Amino acid sequence: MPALTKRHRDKFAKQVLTWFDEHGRKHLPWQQNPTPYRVWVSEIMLQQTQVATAIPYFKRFMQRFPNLEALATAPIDDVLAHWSGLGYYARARNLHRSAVRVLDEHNGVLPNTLDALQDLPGIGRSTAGAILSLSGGQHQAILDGNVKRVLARYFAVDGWPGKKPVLDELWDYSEQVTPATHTGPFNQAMMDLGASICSRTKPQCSLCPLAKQCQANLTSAQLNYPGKKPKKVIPVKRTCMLVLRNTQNHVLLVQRPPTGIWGGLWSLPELGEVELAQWLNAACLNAVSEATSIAQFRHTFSHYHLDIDAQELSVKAGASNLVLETDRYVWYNGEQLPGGVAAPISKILDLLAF
DNA sequence: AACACGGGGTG
DNA sequence: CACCCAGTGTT
Repeated sequence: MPALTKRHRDKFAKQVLTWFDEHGRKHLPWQQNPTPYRVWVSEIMLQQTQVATAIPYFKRFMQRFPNLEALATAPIDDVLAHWSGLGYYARARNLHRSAVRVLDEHNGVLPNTLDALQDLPGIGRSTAGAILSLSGGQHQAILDGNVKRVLARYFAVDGWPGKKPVLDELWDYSEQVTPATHTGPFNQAMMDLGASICSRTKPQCSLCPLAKQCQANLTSAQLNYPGKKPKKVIPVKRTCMLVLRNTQNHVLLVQRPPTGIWGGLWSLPELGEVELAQWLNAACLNAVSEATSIAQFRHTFSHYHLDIDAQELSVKAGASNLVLETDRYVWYNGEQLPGGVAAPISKILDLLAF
């Protein structure tokens, strides 16, 4: 892998830092009082989420869980409730698990080494580097999607970063250009640059401090970098979700298993392979109205489409209680949700009157 | 409808 | 290591 001269590395950092002084973002919520805990939570939220989306979530999260101990001692349902709508709920479960471990194993203080941080679930190399550099100014490189794009273009790194050799090369460049001083602002600047100027489809190279040395810009090949992920056709699945109303007009919610899709979140009961009548019978419920379809829409995951048909009907409890574990079921009154809900469920619940 | 995003888990 | 998994917003 090419080694850059010290002069080149210094120039790169200086150009980025000068740009940051004038144009970088310095008023994001987690940049005010950037403690390791706050930076950690923000980095996890930002892992698959744009800054604008994450901001209101971050504010609510910090109100409810102002420090690591508050997070570690909170029930997971509470944490998931504050994550509802953000997606990738494993992030919230890992955040909570990590907080418990830090309280347990590190006296409630986040470790300040790359290795110890990476040992915690949900924290990889880039997130660990971000926490240490943004909160404490440690000399640590990062490589999130924005930085990957900037570096892949600047150095004309071919290939999809999902491939190990490509990723290794990008990490090597990131380490080379990351300065030992002002590391936090530099890393923030690289992310800002990638998010704003060096955007995926409409890079504004005329505004970029690195344009004159950027290999992609110099050859007008910006859109060739970074290399694209090989695409696959994804299957379509379908499901029927039930909006079951009891005599008080409350709606039955069920809690999903802790892992897999929407793990630990509250959802509507789904008709699997069985008929409605059979399903109701198994749950000891009697239909007292016809089922009416109240919504049909497609929800897309990374690996399949889910066509959802929501059917509403009124029911009366039969002789015995629900056959399934009672604490995984709740009749929802339209006010306080029992925990987290995924976006499509929230969408259906929003249609209902209570 | 296609695409992007960081990390965990599995074989 | 290579591959699959996971949710939502943007384009």
